[in-house]
Amino acid sequence: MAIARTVDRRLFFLFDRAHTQLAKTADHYLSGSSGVSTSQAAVLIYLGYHDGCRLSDLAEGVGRNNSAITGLVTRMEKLGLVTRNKTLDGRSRAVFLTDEGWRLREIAREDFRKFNEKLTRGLSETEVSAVIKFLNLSVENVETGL
Amino acid sequence: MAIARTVDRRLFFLFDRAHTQLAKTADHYLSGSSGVSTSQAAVLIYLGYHDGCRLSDLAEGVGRNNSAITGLVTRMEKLGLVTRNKTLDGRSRAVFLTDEGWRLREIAREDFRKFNEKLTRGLSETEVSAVIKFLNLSVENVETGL
DNA sequence: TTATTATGCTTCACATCTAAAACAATTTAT
DNA sequence: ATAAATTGTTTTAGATGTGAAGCATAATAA
Repeated sequence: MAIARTVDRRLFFLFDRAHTQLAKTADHYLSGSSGVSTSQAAVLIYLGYHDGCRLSDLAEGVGRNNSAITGLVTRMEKLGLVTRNKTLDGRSRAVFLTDEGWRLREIAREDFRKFNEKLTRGLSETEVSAVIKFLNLSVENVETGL
Repeated sequence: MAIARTVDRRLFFLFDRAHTQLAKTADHYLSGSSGVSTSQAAVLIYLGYHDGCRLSDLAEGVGRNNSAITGLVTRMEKLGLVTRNKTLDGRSRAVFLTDEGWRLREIAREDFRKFNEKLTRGLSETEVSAVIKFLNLSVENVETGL
């Protein structure tokens, strides 16, 4: 009981610190091969499944603000990884992967395959399931307001 | 097997998206009371246990770069939450909480107590343990190089 | 003692994120 | 049909993070 409370009080910080370290390492991991950042890799991978989707859908898919996506896509456009095109609805824009985008996506995917494998080392399948449950559940807890 | 692989491939993204959402919500949660950010709250809480520590120790404690701490502490100094003082070793500086820093720390701690409680809703103690194990283990996996 | 190396912090350049306001285009309401 | 509301994106202002380079101080070596 007392232990649980101590742990509860630190859970978010534990989570936050782990995220900082993992994100940093993932970036280094990617920079040696595809050269894109983890944020950009997330866009590449999402677009692979939803090529030509609207910017808002992309934002939703990678879990970022629209304004974050505006900047991210602009930088990726400059790098020649994606293009931004018109849609039937004059308000929205569709994003497509370029050939180079598709190419780097494959590399990034392979990187993440290895990275995620290492991430779960020393954990049983049951424990990994608990982690995944937590990640999904906590987002829901948050989305339904506090 | 196939399921585990699919899950593995997405684990980091799941983790990253959850972090974005939780950090955003935690910030809103704090802004209504203490008014500090989660990064600043982490500093307040750490300093409560290590008041007068060096900037590097603070960086280590909250899991950030020295240069990130320089900026963070500078902003917090302007807000009157901490002070930066000289030490015996002319290279380093010690950070102390001000009275206002101590005051906001108490508020932030209470916020996080509630926040962390909600975070684990719907999870058994065993599952929470698995999450904590994962958070600690993944950082270790990362620290020992990939 | 003086030169070299190591340590601690800051600065710089830049990526990434947020919230809020501005804009533009489409829908809905009157 | 025109006004009002909604929707999708971008802009703006600013916090936060990284890595690399710079600077000052301390410790070590010659």
